[in-house]
Amino acid sequence: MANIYAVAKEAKVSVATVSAVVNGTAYVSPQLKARVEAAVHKLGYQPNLLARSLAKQRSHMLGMIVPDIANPFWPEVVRGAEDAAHAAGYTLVLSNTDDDPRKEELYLRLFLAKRVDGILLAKSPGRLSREMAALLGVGRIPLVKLFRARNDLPGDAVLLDDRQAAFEAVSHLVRLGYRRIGMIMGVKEVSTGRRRLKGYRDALEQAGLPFRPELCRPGDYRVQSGYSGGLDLLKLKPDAVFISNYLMAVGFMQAMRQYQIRCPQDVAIVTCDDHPWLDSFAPRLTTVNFPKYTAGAEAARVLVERLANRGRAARTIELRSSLTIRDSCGYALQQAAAQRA
Amino acid sequence: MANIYAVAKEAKVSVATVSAVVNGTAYVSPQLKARVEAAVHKLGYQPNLLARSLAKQRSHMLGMIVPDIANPFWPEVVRGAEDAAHAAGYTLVLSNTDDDPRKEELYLRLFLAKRVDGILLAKSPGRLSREMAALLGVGRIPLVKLFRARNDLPGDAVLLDDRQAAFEAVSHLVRLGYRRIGMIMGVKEVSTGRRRLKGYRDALEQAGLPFRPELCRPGDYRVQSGYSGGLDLLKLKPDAVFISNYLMAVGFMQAMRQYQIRCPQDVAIVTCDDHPWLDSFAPRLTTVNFPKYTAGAEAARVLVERLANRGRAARTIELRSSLTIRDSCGYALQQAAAQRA
DNA sequence: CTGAAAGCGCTTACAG
DNA sequence: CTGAAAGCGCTTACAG
Repeated sequence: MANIYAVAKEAKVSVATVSAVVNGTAYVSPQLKARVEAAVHKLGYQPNLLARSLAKQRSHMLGMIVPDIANPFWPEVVRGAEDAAHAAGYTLVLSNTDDDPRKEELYLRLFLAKRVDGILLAKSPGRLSREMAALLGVGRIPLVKLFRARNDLPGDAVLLDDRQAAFEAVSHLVRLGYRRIGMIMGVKEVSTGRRRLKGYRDALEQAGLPFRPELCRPGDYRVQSGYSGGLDLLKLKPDAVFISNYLMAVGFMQAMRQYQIRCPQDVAIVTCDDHPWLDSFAPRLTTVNFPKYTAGAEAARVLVERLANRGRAARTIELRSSLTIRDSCGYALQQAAAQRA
Repeated sequence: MANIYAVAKEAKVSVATVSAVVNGTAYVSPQLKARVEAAVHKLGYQPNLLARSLAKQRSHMLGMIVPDIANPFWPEVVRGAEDAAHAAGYTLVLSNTDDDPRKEELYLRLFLAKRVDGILLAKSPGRLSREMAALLGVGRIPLVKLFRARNDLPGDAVLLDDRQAAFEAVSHLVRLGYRRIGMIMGVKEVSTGRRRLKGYRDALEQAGLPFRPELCRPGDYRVQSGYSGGLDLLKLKPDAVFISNYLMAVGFMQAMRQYQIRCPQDVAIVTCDDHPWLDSFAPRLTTVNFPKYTAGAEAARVLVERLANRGRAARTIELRSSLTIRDSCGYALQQAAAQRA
């Protein structure tokens, strides 16, 4: 592929002039400009971004770390981040950690080696190794925390209103008259999981309901944990359950199916994460709807702004969720009953 | 961040020696090696991959183009590709085209400028511009076609058995006794769409059933087209429908809901794409299950092999689908009826 | 076995 | 306004 020297030769100018017209970075007389443009076109010249990055010491790449793109929570987040990144002239490089700190470490190291300009991090459980923390600090590479906040990680953050979301979900169940409300928890080692648990407890407390630890089952945001948690929890006869994400709800439904327990007639459910297809299948899930696309886009924007202005104080943005009421909470059922009465 | 010169200075050797030990590319005496390693550790040296790529003329990046990562068909494909790419020492850069040829052109150009070593392409409708075709040809940059094949695009391909998949799905419906079978088609300008339509027609023909064009509604793999197609199609009273992907099935279900038509009692459905959550919600969808993760991984592997061996003749790999029978096709219903009889 | 030096393809002060 | 040259951080023949 033609390089800048070939273009300069063809146009009979210096490479500085070619660079100036290609980047519009300095005035070039119309005649020279025309000659350069003709040469660029003739040779099909595409500036080598690798070389440019090396020279400018900016790669215009952003690294993004998520647990698993195949978990349907993440694609929209990633899409939002990608659109915003591209709009700002950045390319996004994605990695999946499966919430494994070793993979995370590996990919962070790779990002550093590739000299990404900044990082979007949905942190896996646990703290960074001292070494990685030092590397990140030394390079002064901006990092924005995505959903999963940590006090030991400095910098900007865009979060969900996890506590509030869980609080509203559970309060909704309380309002519908359920008294024995269980929970399939999120990853406890991570802020989203802890905050959702807090919301659950706060809602119970406000309703004057006791907190029963045995009704709270651990989960890891995957199908299997929702299933096994459901198998255990359902034996304890809850009348409603709040589930921390969609995939665990899927597993929980498998458990209900196995026990031949109906939703919402026997056990009501409210879930986190909304999806376009939830309206089309029964039971139609009542959910707490997080603005996923917006969150990803916002995170990328915050990172890009940070790149432009390193001095500014760190920001934390918290995005609001909204309750989408459908059938699985039993609301429609109660309405129908009221109607008949 | 420390560079190779700083390390060389610290270890009192030349940069060639540092390079040799960092890359294990030549024998270095134990003493020098130890000194270099100590210096690397002390300075926290991370080789700059940008510079390495420039020097070696290989970026170790793979570009991947998909329509939309937020369409649940793609995340698993991407995850497969990413895992395989990383395993082979490559980094994947992803772009979403929304099946818009202009975005596709834009991103391809970006990939070329970034000097990716190869491209995984789920082609948007239509042919490449002459210019892009020339660029791709000139750079001799390997490209593997993902699912969407085109004769005017040379190179390796990994495909789904679209025709066979559709054939089996529709034959299954025929076997269950349906005679007025409709279809929500995929994107016709793309091979997957055409091949699935072919499978549908072949199945009808083999069953001696007439092909009725009015029962085939266009679709674009998005929810909305399944919905509006469903609204139209259902007026024609089909007894069963084959739908080309999951998102359109979601839209189709919305249309059924609106008309208060039940599935499978009134209209049976078989769909393309399986998902982990389909077991948990009603109607439980009977689907043609494509090996998505494997397909992505396979495509990345084919591309990496091509990079290692440019001479070899182009390969086309076709992956087999399998029918997953659940409730939406009415099979269970018929079984129950037979039981009673 | 080890090092000096050229080259990868850009950008950018600095002269003129 | 334009160009010669150094620099970004690597790799890799080529001497010795």
